[in-house]
Amino acid sequence: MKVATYNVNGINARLPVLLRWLEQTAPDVVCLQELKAPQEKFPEQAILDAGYQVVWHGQKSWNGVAILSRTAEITEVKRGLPGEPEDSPSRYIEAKINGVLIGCLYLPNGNPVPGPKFEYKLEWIERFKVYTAELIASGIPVILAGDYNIIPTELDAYKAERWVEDALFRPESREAFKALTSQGWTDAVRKIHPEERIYTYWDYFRNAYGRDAGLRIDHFLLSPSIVNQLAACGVDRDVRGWEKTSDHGPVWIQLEGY
DNA sequence: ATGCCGTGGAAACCACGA
Repeated sequence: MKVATYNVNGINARLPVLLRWLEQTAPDVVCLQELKAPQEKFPEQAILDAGYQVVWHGQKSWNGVAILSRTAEITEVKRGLPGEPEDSPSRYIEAKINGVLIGCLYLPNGNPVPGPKFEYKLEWIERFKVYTAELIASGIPVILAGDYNIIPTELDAYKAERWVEDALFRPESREAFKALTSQGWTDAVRKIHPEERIYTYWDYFRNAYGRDAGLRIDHFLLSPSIVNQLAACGVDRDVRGWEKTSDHGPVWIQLEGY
């Protein structure tokens, strides 16, 4: 089973690129973030026509997450994190596919620091950590995929020294990512490529993609009950070079035995 | 070192992203 995550930066603006990538790479499961579309403006028919079942959690203007499944039936489990108010931004959706629980998240950016947005990021992370501890304790196979808006280490940023005051690289954010791995989650890309420079995001500005001035902020965390099935991973970075593309590239993992 | 670009939505600019 091949599982991908892709921050599309606007599902409707990105539809041609998304459909082309789906056709070329045919992932079995896809987690999408930053739909930037209300529930009723999600391009459901185009996704169905591409051969995918889909569940989504939309929102007017901002945020929004979706999970697509090509081969296996998809069953939505929840939308939003436990303990979140009903009208919270659409940043989490979860579904069961092929016996695996797939959590798709869009963690708050948190800039500028300090300020209410950074406070919100830290609050969101705390709620997330309480829930991820429950997931680990449950013992079921879980994949938490999405845009974490966290640069885990200096290896994950072009010129990390420029990011020390940024919400993506602040000690609180990095420690939160460490705390998740301490719970038992495994950073899939780092398990396979412990020391490589791998980026998943390149700014639209300053020819960042051309200079490979990127960040690694889109991640897969795997529960102990599925981590041994991890066989391969990668970033479809050529997609970042396409016309009318997102500032993120799709990231994927391959799991054996599913 | 910086929203210089991209998107959506409202309004002919602004909020937001990372």
